[in-house]
Amino acid sequence: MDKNQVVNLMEQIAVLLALKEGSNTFEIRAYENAARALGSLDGDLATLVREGKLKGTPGLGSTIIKRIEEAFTTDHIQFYDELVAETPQVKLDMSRIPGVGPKRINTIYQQLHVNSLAELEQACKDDRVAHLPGFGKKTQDKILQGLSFLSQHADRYLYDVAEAEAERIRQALVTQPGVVRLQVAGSLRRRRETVKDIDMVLSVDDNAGSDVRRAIMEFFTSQPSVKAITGQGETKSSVILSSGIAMDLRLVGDSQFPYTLHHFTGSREHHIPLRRRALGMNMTINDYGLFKVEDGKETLVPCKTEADIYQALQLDYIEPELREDTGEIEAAARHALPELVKESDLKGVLHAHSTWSDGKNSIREMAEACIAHGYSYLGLTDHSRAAAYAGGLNPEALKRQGEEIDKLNQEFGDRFHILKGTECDILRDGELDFSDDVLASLDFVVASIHSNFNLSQEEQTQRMLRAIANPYVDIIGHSTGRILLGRPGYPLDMDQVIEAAAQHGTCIEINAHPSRLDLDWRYIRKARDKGIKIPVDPDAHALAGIDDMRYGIGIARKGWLRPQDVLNTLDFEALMAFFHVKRSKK
DNA sequence: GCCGTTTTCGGCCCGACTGTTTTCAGTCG
Repeated sequence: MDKNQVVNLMEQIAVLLALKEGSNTFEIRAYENAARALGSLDGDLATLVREGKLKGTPGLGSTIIKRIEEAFTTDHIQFYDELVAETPQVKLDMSRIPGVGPKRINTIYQQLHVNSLAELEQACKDDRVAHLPGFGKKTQDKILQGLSFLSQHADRYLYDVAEAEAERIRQALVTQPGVVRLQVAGSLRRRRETVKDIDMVLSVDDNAGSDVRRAIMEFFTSQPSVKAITGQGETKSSVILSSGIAMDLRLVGDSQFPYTLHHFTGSREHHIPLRRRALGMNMTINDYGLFKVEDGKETLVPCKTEADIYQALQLDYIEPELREDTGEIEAAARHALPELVKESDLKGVLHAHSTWSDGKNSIREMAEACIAHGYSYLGLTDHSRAAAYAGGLNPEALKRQGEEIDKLNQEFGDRFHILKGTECDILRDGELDFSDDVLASLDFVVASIHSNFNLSQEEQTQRMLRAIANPYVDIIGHSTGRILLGRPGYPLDMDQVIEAAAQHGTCIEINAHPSRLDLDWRYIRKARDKGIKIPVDPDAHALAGIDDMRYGIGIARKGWLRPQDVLNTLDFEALMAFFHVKRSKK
């Protein structure tokens, strides 16, 4: 069993414990903490166990270390198996209903003996749920609503979908009289690849009256994209938007804005150690303020911005993307946070398609769109012949494409450069779809897996390692092949992949398509720390695809990347030199 | 279940909202 599988088991144990009657909430938290602590340790599980690295890691005590070692040696955790055996599936299903937590799940299960969500729905319709202790008509209706919502939507949304919805609402709200500050918060602000809901924080003048606040909330809940109102008050309103995403708007006086924004930006995992730090400095944080505690009395520490809050805690400002409790607080205390890459640092585009394969636009159109975006080069990478479904090119077609590129380059002169490239299929055995001499005729090569997703992890990893070791492969495309909310990636030992890429000087891209965002940000920092250059690539199949670069930048920032870590922040000459150096090592 | 430069026991981040009650439990972020 590898580390990720154990991390997964720890998370599962936390969920199962929460559904067990009479379990200790702090025990649940202990397993959640352990999952994150283990996940952020470097190295594979065998090494960690062998070298005794687990002991002394904060969050891993003697019991949990025993369980991790048990998983390593016997390939299962008996405690987990027992929990699974005693937890009815319907309890797990119910935990996905909004507003229904462990306590209510247990009440429903004990008293109504339902065995499926369908039976729960029937119980609601029979008016049996409303008569349970602590329940009522409204709770029952809410459960019914939740069940219907669950059946219609997966419970998460892609970043770009949520961002577009949020932006529409933001632009409307910002025009309203009385609005002082307005900002997206939550996981959307932290640029998570998928989000569950949208949080927004709005401030009005501290002296603004009830009428102003009510008018803003009224305006919000009457927006055309609001499909249903699930709550409306002067400080908080909740709605369901037309796409199905839930959205909360919080309204505060402007002096409270930074504290509230910070609170609702999260993450919960970031806040826990931050609050512990505050307590250690005789301060306490909540969504209304940062308070100095002296002789049992609380005095507000005045902050105009989030940066002031961090400063009061003797920390450098922590960008929202980094607030995931992966070491950002310690780094902020040491003044060691990275200066994060920005979209404006990007000099060019490195993975794009044209009508030569499955793109919608010609090379010229793609190039001109890049120029319009302010980029100075385009690395064109149409598919190779094995990708027949995508109109992949054979060596002959690739040569003719090169001639067209030569002509365009002559026309553009120094103003813009098109690189000859390919997105070459990695075949089943790890061999590339083009021979070395064909690859050598190109400026650079992206290699990707597009077939045989169902190999074993061992086979898939070996296949990838072989491609990484090919001296003509400059960049691995969408390395895990995942489609967010669509399909998981093929099984791959990413630690080995990163190790090999570092050894061979092969880049691993961040595929910026909002359905991919692959490499995952959780691995990016590891890759960076091994010295791997990471291009942010749009994998554009049409002009509009070039805009996706900004999603990739969001993920790059989440992965702690600085401008110098991102390959396509290099200018054209430096980029060509980089590719040249790699090949000359052959 | 984890943790400790006051502690090896008794804490563990904190407050709002909702719906249920009539002072509070459950859920959420």
